[in-house]
Amino acid sequence: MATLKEVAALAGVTVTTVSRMLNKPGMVSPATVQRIRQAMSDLDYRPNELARSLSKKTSHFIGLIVPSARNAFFAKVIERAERHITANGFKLLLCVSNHERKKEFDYFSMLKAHKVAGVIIASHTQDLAESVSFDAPILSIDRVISPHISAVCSDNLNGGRMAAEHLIQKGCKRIAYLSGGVMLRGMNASLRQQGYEQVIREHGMQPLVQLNREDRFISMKYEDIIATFLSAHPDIDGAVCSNDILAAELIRYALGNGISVPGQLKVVGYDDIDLAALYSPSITTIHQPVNDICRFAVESIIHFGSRPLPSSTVFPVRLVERESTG
Amino acid sequence: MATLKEVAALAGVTVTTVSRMLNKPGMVSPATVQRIRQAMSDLDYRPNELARSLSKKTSHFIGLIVPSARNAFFAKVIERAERHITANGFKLLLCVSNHERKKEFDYFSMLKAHKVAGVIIASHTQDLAESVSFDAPILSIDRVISPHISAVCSDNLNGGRMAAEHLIQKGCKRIAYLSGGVMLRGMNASLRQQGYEQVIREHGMQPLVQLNREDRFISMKYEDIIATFLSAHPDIDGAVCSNDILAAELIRYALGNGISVPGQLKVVGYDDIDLAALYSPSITTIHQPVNDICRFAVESIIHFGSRPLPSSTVFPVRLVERESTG
DNA sequence: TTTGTAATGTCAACCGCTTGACATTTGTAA
DNA sequence: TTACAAATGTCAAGCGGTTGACATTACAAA
Repeated sequence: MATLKEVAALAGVTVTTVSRMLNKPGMVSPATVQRIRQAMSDLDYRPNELARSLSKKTSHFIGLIVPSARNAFFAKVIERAERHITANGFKLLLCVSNHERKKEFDYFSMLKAHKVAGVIIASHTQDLAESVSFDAPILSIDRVISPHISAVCSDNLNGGRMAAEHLIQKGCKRIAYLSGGVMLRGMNASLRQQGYEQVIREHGMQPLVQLNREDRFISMKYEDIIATFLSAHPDIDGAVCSNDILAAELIRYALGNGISVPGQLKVVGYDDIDLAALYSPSITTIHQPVNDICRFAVESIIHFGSRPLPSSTVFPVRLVERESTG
Repeated sequence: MATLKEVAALAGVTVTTVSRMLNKPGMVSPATVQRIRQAMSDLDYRPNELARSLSKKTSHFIGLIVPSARNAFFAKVIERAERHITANGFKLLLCVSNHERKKEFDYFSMLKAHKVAGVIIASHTQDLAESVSFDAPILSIDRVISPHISAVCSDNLNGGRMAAEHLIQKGCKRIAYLSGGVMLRGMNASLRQQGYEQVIREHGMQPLVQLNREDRFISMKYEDIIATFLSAHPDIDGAVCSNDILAAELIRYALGNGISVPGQLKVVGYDDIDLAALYSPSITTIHQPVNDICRFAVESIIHFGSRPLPSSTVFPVRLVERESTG
């Protein structure tokens, strides 16, 4: 591959001029720019990004750490983050932590070694913040992991409220809250639960909560818990689930056991992943503004330095009504 | 961040020695290695990967180009690829092309500028091969895009055959094939169709195929096509779908229109994405060996140079029987 | 003509690490 | 002792671009 030097030689200018054209817009005359452009295309030149980054001491990489790439919610996060990263001329370095703390640390170290412009973390390690020194900005999405790390989330409290209110409005008398994993979602998902509890209490009812120790991202893992829970509480006619997969599992279990949905049991999911619309019956859910969250996180990193990082940013959610609460 | 030089100074050796320790295992005495290790950890040192790659003229990046990150099949590809890439000390540079040819080209150019060790492409541009010059290996997964590009696929012909055979064995008399997009899957998905047709003909039946111009990755997009097709062919009692989402849509439509599944209509999907097990009824499908494919692709890149690249590699598929054909 | 300014050129150091060539030191086997 | 090998050191160029400091050139305005 051609180098800057060769381009300069072919265009009859010096490397300095070529470099200036690349880095200081407006400093080089249009005529010269034209000549250099020609030389570049003749040689099929692309600046070596490694050299460039080395020299500038910062790359155009943005690291994204997610616990899973396969889970639909995070897949959406990846999709959106990639879109905004690329749209701004940056590149995505994807890291899948699988919830392993060690992996998260290793990824951080790796990202540091690559002089990334910033990192977006959608994984959960609480103590990461304290132990990692990083000159680049770190953004946490969907959960608050440290007072020192800027968080960008959706309005979980309200999401929980909306879900519960919707079920009440639909006539449910006994509404449960099923969570797919307290540990994982950390402080934020518990806000959803709080929202649910607030509303239930405001209507003079008793909250009924079933928490699972850890999130089981992939399908078919909640079945046993659901079975136990439903048989212990046969009077439930409404359920708020902390994610859509859990909701789907619940519906699946109900249908398989002679409980009609939404007839006897109405279900609200959370996240609004593609599955929610596709399921039969389609699932009413709380739509997370993944796109807004990702755009904000990416742009915060890109404009870091000229703009301060807010310690936390919250985007609104909305309820999408579908068949499961019809 | 500390540099090699500082580490060397602290350890009382020269940069050459430190570099040797890093790059030529066994060349430095254990005692010295120990001293250097100590210095490194004292300084919290991590070699600057950019400098390293620049010097070596190759990075440890592997580019992965997928059309979508959100589609469950590709999400699985991403997950598996990432796993094998990281397990080997490489890093994933994720590129989402959204089926846009220009983006694919741009990504290639970008990857080249980063001196990636290789690229795995799960996207479809046929002419990419001819127009891109690349010194690093390129692996195409799940489709053959050029005789010059090594392809690693699953046994699509057999997959199509197995699906059709399964339905016949279950007693279906009129079996259709629904495809989610000819263009996209290219030569390989049409192999699935061929497999289906072979089996149908071998049993003295007539193939009935419904193709869609383009893949609609995200849910809820096939509905109109399905409606038209099913009402034009009310006698269908079995369907082979070219992907699980299409299968889910079909089931959803059938259930919503008084057609029982699997009672009146048996459905086989393709890919075995998580959704297949989660759906109600769960979906019988052809399991794609995504893990094997990804592992092979990644290792081919990593060992490129010492091992030749096969022009094509095919892994077997298997049928996973679930409720939709019960 | 003088002067100012925009456009380039010249030179060279620097980013942090790698590596080849060759010299030196030290321990060990002959 | 001698000699060889292993372990390090020394030196310096190179990877490809960036950038600051200054010098030069050319053209336009005063």
